Amino acid sequence: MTVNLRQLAKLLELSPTTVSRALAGYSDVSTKTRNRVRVAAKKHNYHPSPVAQRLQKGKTETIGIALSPGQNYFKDTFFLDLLAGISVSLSKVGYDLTISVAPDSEHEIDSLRRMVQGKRVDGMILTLTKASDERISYLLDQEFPFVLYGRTEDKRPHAFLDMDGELAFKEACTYLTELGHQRIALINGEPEYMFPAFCFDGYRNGLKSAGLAFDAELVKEWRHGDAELSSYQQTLELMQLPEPPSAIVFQTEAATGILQALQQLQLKVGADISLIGYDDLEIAKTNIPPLTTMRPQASNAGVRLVGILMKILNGCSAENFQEVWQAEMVQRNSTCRINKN
Amino acid sequence: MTVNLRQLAKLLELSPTTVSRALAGYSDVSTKTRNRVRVAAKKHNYHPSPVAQRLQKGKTETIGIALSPGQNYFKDTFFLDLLAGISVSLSKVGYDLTISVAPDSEHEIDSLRRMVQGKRVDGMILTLTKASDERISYLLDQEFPFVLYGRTEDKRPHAFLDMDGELAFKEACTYLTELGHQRIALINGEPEYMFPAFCFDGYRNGLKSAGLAFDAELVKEWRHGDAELSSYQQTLELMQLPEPPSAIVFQTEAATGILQALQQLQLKVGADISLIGYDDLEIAKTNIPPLTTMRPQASNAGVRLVGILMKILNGCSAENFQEVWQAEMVQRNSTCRINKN
DNA sequence: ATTTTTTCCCAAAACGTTTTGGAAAATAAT
DNA sequence: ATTATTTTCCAAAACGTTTTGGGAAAAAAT
Repeated sequence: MTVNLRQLAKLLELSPTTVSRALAGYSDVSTKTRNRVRVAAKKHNYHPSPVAQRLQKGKTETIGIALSPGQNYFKDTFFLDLLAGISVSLSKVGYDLTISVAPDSEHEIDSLRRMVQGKRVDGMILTLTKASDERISYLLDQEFPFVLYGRTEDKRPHAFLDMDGELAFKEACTYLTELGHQRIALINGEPEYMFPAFCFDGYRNGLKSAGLAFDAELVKEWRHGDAELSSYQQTLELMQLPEPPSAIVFQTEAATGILQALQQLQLKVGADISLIGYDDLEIAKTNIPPLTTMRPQASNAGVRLVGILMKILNGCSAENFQEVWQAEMVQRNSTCRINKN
Repeated sequence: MTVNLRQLAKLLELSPTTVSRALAGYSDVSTKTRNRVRVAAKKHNYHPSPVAQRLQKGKTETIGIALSPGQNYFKDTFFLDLLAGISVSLSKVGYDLTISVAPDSEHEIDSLRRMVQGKRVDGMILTLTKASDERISYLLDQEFPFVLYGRTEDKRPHAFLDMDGELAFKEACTYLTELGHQRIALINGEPEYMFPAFCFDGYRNGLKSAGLAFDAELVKEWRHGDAELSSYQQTLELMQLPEPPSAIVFQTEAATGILQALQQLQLKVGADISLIGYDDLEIAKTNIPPLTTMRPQASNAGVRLVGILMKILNGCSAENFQEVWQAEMVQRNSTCRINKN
């Protein structure tokens, strides 16, 4: 059924070379035959075999993402918006996206290795980066093209795009202090990951520049993949302190747990307690009251990641692409001036 | 750096043929040289190029999933568990998974065509099937191997694995009637999709076999991608009826909206109103009170889908694989005997 | 009427495997 | 010592492209 180059060439009484070059638009084939070839190609529904092209060109026109299911990547709808941005913009440049989910985090590096040394992909996108991340050092060692969504401590030149978590949490704290809040709690992710570490810094700086003392009692950390339950318990603990917080900042991922704890304690969000989440997930928009959040541009980021990776694959050097984007604050009804009793 | 077959053969002073066959474990190479080859392959870190293998074998050892972002696939954590099951079990058999997200649902068929006629994948997995689904008729026309997660109305032989939504909703209704409920509402997905249609049937049959009349007022449908907001409004509408329901059955995807509406109305879940959701999503477990649900086995289903597809790729005929799995009821605290006033 | 240039086309090699169809060498049977 | 059989290996073809390095014909310049 499907016709290949040789067969098409025979039909046209031309050489495969000429047909190939005609379709590729080279100028050394006359416009007349070029058109003839194009018409015939369309008529016979000819499409060059991607596999054969890959072998010949030495490029797979495929990029990869390696995931670990234990990390609950998929519960984070931000990541999924990101994935949509990546996939759509990849298909626009004719690339495929292959995703590999490692059975567990120990095998994460194996599945990366499989992609890289099997030359199954031309480049990789990595997310959920750690401060010290063996995947990143592996890719750097191999000089394999990649771009990070997030940052890492490895100082060798590499490309990344990250949100400014530090600034976001600083701004959130500043905003809250301007509303009069003095006791602001942080419910954070694991500091092993890069992003929560930045969030913590921002939180601390925000308090500091408002002249507030740092109180370790007001900082909680949940473990990855356990945001919901931990944050529920941690919120209860926070509110049982002798001097409970009047505001909480957190990653919106953990919102459900926090909201449930507050509900159980009969505390009114946006009145008794103020909340600011990072990531403008669905729940933030639909919760009653809707939550004030810091909003990153997820699918834009996906598009940009692909843009960066394409440039790197075209020979641009990776250290030219190190971008930190700002999240914008979306003010809704979960924040209010402090209620002086 | 990376050594290829020819180079490895030269190092061993053997022909590429022999090296290839040694590595593949053929018996027409002596155990002695087979071992010699294996040692050398390990030593020089030789891995056959997947691309070259694909060209030669005519198989890509890749399977594909085509998605449409507008459909909010990714908000459904069930689908994501499914994806994890698929990916992990695919990697066990050495296959890659490529996912393509179409820019919108009009282009869904294009991205499918791209995979199929480009021979980018050996088989496809389709989800979110419609009663009349052009993707499915395309694949059947092309005689391209695929397996559905879900069902469709096309009668031509094909493989599918689906959950028995009809039975699940029937059981849910039966259970509720046994608890004394007489007014049971259904908040459903769009009946254009196959699954909600089955759910509706089950709901209707469940009422019927309990001797309850069907009341169209008690059935609501939200649009795909809008579960949260619609179900919120629809719950409010339901409860404002002259005779409001004492129980609601629904897809857990819509739980957030329903719960918020009930909370706003100051109705106690598990006391004033009973809820049963289909899909045991995170929210069902962590909500207070935790929700009674019908639980399908997501990642098992993913594993099985891959198993089925592999058999089809090995020549088994697709009509042998038509499976409908039961969901199990998980009783928690969102259901109670009806409160007679 | 030559020579030079331009236009248009193509044969062959290459990408890295696997499979096919023997052939040589070693072993067994006569 | 032959012949038959088994063991072990390999050359060549094939998978479907693109690129390289010309070469013949046509057009332009002399």
